[in-house]
Amino acid sequence: MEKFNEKQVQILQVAEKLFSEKGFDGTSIREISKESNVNVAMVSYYFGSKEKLLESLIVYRTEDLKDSLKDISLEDLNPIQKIEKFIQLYIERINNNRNFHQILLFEISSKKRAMDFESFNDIKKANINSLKKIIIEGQSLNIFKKDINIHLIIPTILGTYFYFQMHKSFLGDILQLETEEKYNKYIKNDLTIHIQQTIKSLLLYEN
Amino acid sequence: MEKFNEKQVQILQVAEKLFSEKGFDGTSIREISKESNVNVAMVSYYFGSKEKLLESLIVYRTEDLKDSLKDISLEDLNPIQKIEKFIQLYIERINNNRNFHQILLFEISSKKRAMDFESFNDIKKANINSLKKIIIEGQSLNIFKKDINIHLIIPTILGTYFYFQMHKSFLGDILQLETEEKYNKYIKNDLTIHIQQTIKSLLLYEN
DNA sequence: ACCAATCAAACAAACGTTTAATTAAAACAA
DNA sequence: TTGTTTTAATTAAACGTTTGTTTGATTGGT
Repeated sequence: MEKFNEKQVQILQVAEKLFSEKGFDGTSIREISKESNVNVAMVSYYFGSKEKLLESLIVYRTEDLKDSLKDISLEDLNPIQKIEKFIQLYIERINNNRNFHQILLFEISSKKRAMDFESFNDIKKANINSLKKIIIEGQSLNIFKKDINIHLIIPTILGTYFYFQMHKSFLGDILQLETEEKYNKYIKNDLTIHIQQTIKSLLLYEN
Repeated sequence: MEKFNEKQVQILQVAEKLFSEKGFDGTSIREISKESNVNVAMVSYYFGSKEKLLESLIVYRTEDLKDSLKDISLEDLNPIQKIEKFIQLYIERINNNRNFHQILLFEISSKKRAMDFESFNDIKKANINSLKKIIIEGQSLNIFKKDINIHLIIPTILGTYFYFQMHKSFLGDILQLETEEKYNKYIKNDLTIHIQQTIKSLLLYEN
């Protein structure tokens, strides 16, 4: 589905970067147009308004994420392996779209604009269901504990990730992650393992 | 020790509320002055500029938080109880200043303004040290695991809390927390217990 | 009479958006 | 192919608001 042309995508990508760095209200259309080498009027011409540009960005990025996490529950893995894979894929995917999710996080908790996150909530609910299936399977095999509040599992998984991202400079400092590369490697390895370990500890009877 | 008079505090409190709801750039001085029943010029008169108002807010709130978490490591509790208390106090304190911490979270991860978070990083480091002491004690008693990355414990504790806060409407919906009171009770009880349980599972050999 | 507090008004700058003119591209007719 | 017409893309300039801030006059307590 090719909804946005080349120039539109160019604008959307620059807008995404600037919105994530400075916030929606902290970014001007003139900044966006300048950095994407386009006349100021083009944003209104293509998207109608600044707010509709943000809506278009959400549509644009939601297209990518629509196919929810591949249903791991059907794969030939034991529940522990499924949990590990679920977390790894989930973190990886959000990390690949970190700028967009940073914007979303702000907009979701903001009272400034009333945006529509319906399609996004659907994706989230699908992911919760995917996780729920895995946990129920593990419980029926007497591997996982019975008294699990599944709705607090995902806040722990994603919360740990987002907190880490948002305190990049502080944590990168005390963990001595001098380069961008080292930082990303840390997320892919150490942080992901930490989150997997945390959730497994919480679910398993013993470890 | 900077002192703020009655009117200044009034402005600071309104600013805090609005900044947390709409962001710094999404809030105008006229909104602040209107809601705090003072003339527009008073903000510049008292604080110098909008940005200095934010700096004053940080100073004002940091005064409260300066005395870091009461050193739990000295109390007559076993390491498990100390961890539980540490988490409970930490969450409680941040929850009591949730609006301010919401602002901080955005400013820390923003490239818009270069603010000074030195005094804040000091508080964070003091809290990390407090936690470190407890963990080391638990390890020396062979209750806690040895391979713990302490710098990822706090991201899990606070990340879970912040994620929960920022997805208030989504989670409040599926958890059926219709009123503000139910929501706050859930944080004080269920969420705090979940985080305690999570960290204990991670630290303990068995549970 | 002094000084801080308060106010309406004015200020320039920046904002999102629109206009109207121009250029480039595509479609069409010969 | 040609030249002509239509449509889309691009531009500089201007628009009306809102922004943060300053001014200068006025108040009110000491």
